[in-house]
This record gives sequence, C-alpha cells and structure tokens, in this order.
Amino acid sequence: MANTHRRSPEALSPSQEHYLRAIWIIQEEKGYARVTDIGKELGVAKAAVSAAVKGLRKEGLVEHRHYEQVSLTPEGTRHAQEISSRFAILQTFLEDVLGVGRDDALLDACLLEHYVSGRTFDRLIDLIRFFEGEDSKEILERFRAYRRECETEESCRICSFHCDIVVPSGDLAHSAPAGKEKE
Amino acid sequence: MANTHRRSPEALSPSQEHYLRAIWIIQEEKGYARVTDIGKELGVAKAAVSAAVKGLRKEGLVEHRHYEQVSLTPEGTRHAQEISSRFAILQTFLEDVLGVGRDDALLDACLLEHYVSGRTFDRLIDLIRFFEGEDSKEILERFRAYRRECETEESCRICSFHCDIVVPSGDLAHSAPAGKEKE
DNA sequence: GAAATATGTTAAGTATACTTAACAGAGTAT
DNA sequence: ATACTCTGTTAAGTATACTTAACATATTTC
Repeated sequence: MANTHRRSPEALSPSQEHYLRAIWIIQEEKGYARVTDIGKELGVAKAAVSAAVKGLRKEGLVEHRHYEQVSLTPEGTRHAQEISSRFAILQTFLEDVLGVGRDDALLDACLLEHYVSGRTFDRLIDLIRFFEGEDSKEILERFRAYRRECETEESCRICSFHCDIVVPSGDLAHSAPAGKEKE
Repeated sequence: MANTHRRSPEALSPSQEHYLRAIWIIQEEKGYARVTDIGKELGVAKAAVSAAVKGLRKEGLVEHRHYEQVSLTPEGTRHAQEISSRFAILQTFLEDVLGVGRDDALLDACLLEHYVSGRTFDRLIDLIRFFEGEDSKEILERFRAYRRECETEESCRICSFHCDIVVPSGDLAHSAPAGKEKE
C-alpha cells in the first residue's frame, strides 16, 4: 500500500496490535478471554478472531488450544502493555493537553497508537509532563483560556483548514508541499 | 478490519488520499503528473498507480485519458489541499512544538494525516498558534529547556514506556485499560 | 520511418483482513 | 439422553492494495 508503514517482518500489524490489546483488556476485566469476547470487543466476527488468533499463536504471542480460551504469553503481554501504554499516552495528550472530547480522544488514540514513532511518543510524554509540572499548571490554564477565546472568535473557524499553516510565512514556516514520504 | 477507520462510502481511503497528495505535489513541481512520476513519488509500481487512478477517476477526483497524464479535478484539488494542510499541521506540531527531528516528523505526519479527526486538528492548530503567539514564545523555550533536561536525566529514559502514565495515579489519571474502541 | 526507449495498461498472483454460512464440539435443561 | 444453545472452526467469498510479467502505445533517436 502506498499509505502503510513498511514494517520489518517481525513487527506487528495494526490489526494484530489491536487484537493483543483487546485480549489484554478482557483478561484484566474477567480473567480470561474467549474468541467471542474478543470479537465483541473489536466488533468483528468470530471467524475473523479465530484466524487472527492463529496468526498470533504462530508468532508466539498467545496460547490457544482448539475450543479453549486465549491467553497472552509473556511476550504477548509485553506487546499488549506497550500498546496500551501508547494508547494511554495519546489519550492523555488529546484529552488533557489538547482538550479534545473523550469520545474523539478515544477514537483518535485507537487509530494513532499504531502509527506514531517511538521518538514522537517520547516527546509527547515530555510535553504532558511539562504541562503536568507544578510550575507549568498556569500555562495549561493559559492555553485553555486561549482556546476558549479561539472558539468564540469568528476568524478562527477559517483556520481549521487552509489557514496560513498550509502556506506559511511566519516563524513556523514550511514550504507547502513538504518533503517525500518514502517509508 | 479491527484496526481501520470505518469510513462512510464516499470517504477516501488512506491510500487514495496518498495518491491525491502525491499528484498535487508533482503538479506543483513540474506542472503535470504522469503515472510513472506518481509511482516514483510513492514508491509503488506503475501498475498499482494505474489501478488507483482508475478508482480516483471513477470518483471524479482526477481526469485521465488512456496513455495521457493525470490531473486533479477541482474536487480532487480540494481534497489534495485538505490532506496537504493536515500534513503541514502535523509536521509543524511535531517539529516545532514537540521538537521531533525532521525525518521522523515527515514519516509520522505522513502516516497520521489520514487518521487524526477534524476536531483534534482544530485543537492542534490552537496549540501551535498558542506557542507561536508573541506572549507565549518564552513558554516554548521553557518546554525546550525542560526537554533538554529530560534527555540528560537518567530517570527519564525509564518513562518512555511503562511509566506512570500507563497506570496513572496523578492529576492526568485514566484507568489503565481505557475504554472501548469500536470505531 | 524503423528501431530503440520510455511510458502506460492489463492480467494474474499474493497478502491482509474482513464477511457469511455451514458445521463441530461442549454445556445445559427438562 | 435428546434437544437446545452457546462457542469455536472451517470454507468460501469480498475488498483493498500491492506485486511481476507481458503487452500496448507513445516518443525519441538515428
């Protein structure tokens, strides 16, 4: 695909990451995960889960004997926690820093968790911690005030798209059709 | 798919968005886009471009007669600009606010542009503008100082993953395995 | 203008990630 | 204990998005 991360062979696909996180969540909630539970959690048919689990088993991420429940191996657990960590970081950033509503934040975090690079996650954590710090609390407050102002002002509706960030001239300028994206 | 945005039928796929942006970039650069150019830009075979263009034509986003060059319709141009706008917003945020290196920023922006919701983009613009504003310049500087400190400190290496954001207890707390993610 | 090169299309095949439908195994209920 | 229900698997089919190979068209070069 022109749009998809070119992964190294051992790397997990977004779909696989999703399954792992779902299994982890269900395990935490009710102790064990069944095919049907996973399907419900992700909104897919049992057959799809069955196939996905087969793949995850082949990679040593879950244990699963026919007609029995699915459980994460230590390796699988490690991955699941990593993904959940990424999810939590994104959700925190979206909700608590940006002020995005919970529903949008959950949806966005769920998609983005698979695509953000480790380096960017590190920086996001920095930013969250910066805003979280005692001597920066007032900054977050200032940003929130700025945002409220932005929401009421007429001029700011325009900047949702085609604002001067697209064809910028200021301090943050980039030439509009920016660099290549070979992955 | 468990991992992919469930789009309304008229919505574009990440792949299609990618093609549109590539065509736009090439058009800007050299006036016209050929199948081969697009393939090179995206790193895919000509055959793939041919098929993709057929789809985009059916949706009225590009014009293309057999063995001739591809050009965006007004509708296609609108989409391409929108995507480029999203890309630029992300790149600006990653590079200028977070301080992610250019290469990572380009790669990340290229993946994320397809998945971030409009609402989140609005807020990202707010944040960029906030940091860009004259009376906030010193805040960005303070964040950069904080980051530099973070990089040198031993304790901060630990927080890349499995930090207390995962199982949080502070002000920014979320219960660890956070909400559903039906899309 | 014929040959060589560049460009574009088509066909066939692969991989992922789903779907529905049919079937198989396990547990419960009267 | 037979029937019903729930759960899991398999098979077949769909859709997207690629690949390579073969072929078609267009352009350039001599």
